[in-house]
Amino acid sequence: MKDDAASFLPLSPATLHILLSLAAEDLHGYGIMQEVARQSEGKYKLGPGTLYDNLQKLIQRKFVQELGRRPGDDDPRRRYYRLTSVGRGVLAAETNRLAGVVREARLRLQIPKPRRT
Amino acid sequence: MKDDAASFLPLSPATLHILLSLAAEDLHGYGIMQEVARQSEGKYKLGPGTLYDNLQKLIQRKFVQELGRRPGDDDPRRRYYRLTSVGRGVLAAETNRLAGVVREARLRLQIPKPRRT
DNA sequence: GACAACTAGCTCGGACTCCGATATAACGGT
DNA sequence: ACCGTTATATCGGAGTCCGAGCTAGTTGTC
Repeated sequence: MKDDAASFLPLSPATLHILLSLAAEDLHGYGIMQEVARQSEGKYKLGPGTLYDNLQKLIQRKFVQELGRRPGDDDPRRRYYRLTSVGRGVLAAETNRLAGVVREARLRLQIPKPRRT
Repeated sequence: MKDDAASFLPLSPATLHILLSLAAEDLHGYGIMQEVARQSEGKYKLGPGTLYDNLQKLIQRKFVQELGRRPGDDDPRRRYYRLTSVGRGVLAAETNRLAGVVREARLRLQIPKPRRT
């Protein structure tokens, strides 16, 4: 019954990018926004509404855990978030699913079947 | 003032799958539902609400054109849809974007950076 | 010290999207 | 004639997106 990672797919673009930004390192909310913007070369920006809606949902589903204040950090406002192993599994499953979609799309865009007019 | 394909990205999973199903061949609404289910091995099913909401939006944006009744078809109820060249461009742009996301995700899931505890 | 710009967290409400239940009806097989 | 499937379409509740706006700490400059 551990295979329910697939039941949460597909992920919305916002959810996917948040999980992806946390895959490399723990980040605080503002850092997630910056990282998502950086990853997409500034083309896709998360607003705070989208971010906190999603974070709440992700914490509830145990894909992400809140770490709170991190010792050795000089800014006391920062609250850090970390991807759980469940979240990692969901991200991996979604990555595989998307790889299939990309493969399929490339096939179809390159070699379109003849069509009737 | 060119309508830039990139400004519509990212696509929602539903929109992406509809465009993808139409990339290979013209389909009618019900056929799109079946094709999306087939592509995802039954894991992702479109309801009629999602389908027609999206179709309406896609036609409005000129990503898809309605063909109506197709001559030589025996079922008069069927109304066919076709991907336009604009839609093809959007799908190609989204495919490239997703390929980058997949690449990034694979890197980060395999080689996670060390983290502070 | 005063000030501005930036960093950081968070809420709110309107707009938008998802999605199944439901309606209607033509089709194919028995 | 009947039933299951194919097919289009609408509706409304639930859920999601997303920027405006708020508060406040940090950093740099004059």
